[in-house]
Amino acid sequence: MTTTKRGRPRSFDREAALVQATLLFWQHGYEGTSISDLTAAMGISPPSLYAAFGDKRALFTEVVDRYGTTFGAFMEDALARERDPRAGFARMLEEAAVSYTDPGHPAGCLVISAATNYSPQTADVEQDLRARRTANVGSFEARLEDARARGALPEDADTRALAVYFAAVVQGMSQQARDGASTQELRRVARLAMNAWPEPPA
Amino acid sequence: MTTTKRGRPRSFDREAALVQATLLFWQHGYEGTSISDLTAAMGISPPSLYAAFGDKRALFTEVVDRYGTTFGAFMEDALARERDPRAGFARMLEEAAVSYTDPGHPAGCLVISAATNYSPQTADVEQDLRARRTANVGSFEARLEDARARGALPEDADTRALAVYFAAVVQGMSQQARDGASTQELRRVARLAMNAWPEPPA
DNA sequence: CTGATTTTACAGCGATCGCTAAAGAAAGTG
DNA sequence: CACTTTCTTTAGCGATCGCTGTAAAATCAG
Repeated sequence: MTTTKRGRPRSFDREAALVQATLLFWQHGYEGTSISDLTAAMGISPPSLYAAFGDKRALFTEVVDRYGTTFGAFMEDALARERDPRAGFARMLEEAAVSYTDPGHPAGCLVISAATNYSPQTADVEQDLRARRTANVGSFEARLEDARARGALPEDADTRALAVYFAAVVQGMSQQARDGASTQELRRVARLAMNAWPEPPA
Repeated sequence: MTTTKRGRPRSFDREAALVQATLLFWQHGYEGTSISDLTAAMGISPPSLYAAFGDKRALFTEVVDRYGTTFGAFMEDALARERDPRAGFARMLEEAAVSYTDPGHPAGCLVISAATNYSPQTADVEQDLRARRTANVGSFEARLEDARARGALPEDADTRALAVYFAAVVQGMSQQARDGASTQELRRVARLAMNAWPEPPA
């Protein structure tokens, strides 16, 4: 069943096509990327796209999911791999500065910028990305709560405010990157941002 | 010439129509707002809109210009009216927290969020708002340079990095507001953000 | 009043949107 | 070979996009 290969084989590389779709959505957003743009970049015709990926919405979801496990994976990785919570957030911001300005792909973060302007009929796409960002804030807060429980943050530290703050800084860095900020500028922003981290309870 | 009033008078309030257009563009962005949406909210027909405002692009420009002198005026006001530069930036962030979550209008900042996803044919609109944001960063930097010259910042303060940092924080706060953050949360973010301000040269 | 001027509502332009029916082309199966 | 399955291309669907031609309606000047 799973490996039966009957019928005419697909004549294009599905993964390569997905990468092209990712680059387009990343740069121009969901509504700013048309099926015509996608098929041109993928080198296929509309029916092939629909047969391989469903519809535009399903393709976008697949793109975003793949983005989270590749380009966007540095976030949770940085928080998880650094033992010291403060070092984890610092590393996350540093890596954001590098990733958001990588000339190998569009600037900024796809999840942050790909669906900010929603017309009524694409409100669900906007809501999807919003949920991912909200989950990210929650992830920050959980990590900060964990840090406090382990004594890496003062007992009275405002973990909720810190979580929203770090999310805002990351989103702001993404926007700045799209507006043309350099890697160096964003690295310095990342270091400035870490001044908000409270002193440990001594 | 200027006050000649010949012909049929306009049957709608141009200012009120402009406010309606502002609210729509603010919430749904440039591309997410159609002429049909606009005429419905304004209570007029397409020819009336085109006669009064030119085309969609001109209407949007007028909306953004008006936004800058009303809703968005708190930024330069805060920097200009506080004598102490640090107090000026702190006040700007505090007022952003309030304005971006004001239930009387859409969340966040129109200049920041109304044209982030640009399809090729609207790249000029995107570029227009981008220029306004870049000018804002430059304004921050000028104010910081002024602060350093007057001894309110250390001689070795990185004014460029601070300017990009504050711009990123403001943009992040706008995004967080659109994602549902509360006024209180953003106020606490504003206070945390001020920790990046360098100590005065003693 | 008549005539000139401007705005109005109605209808629809060409272009593009996301998407798909139809039929031919390329593979495996017998 | 014939048959089934799947992908391909061609062509175009209905809907919406920004925008406008046309003519009636409403005000002015004389």
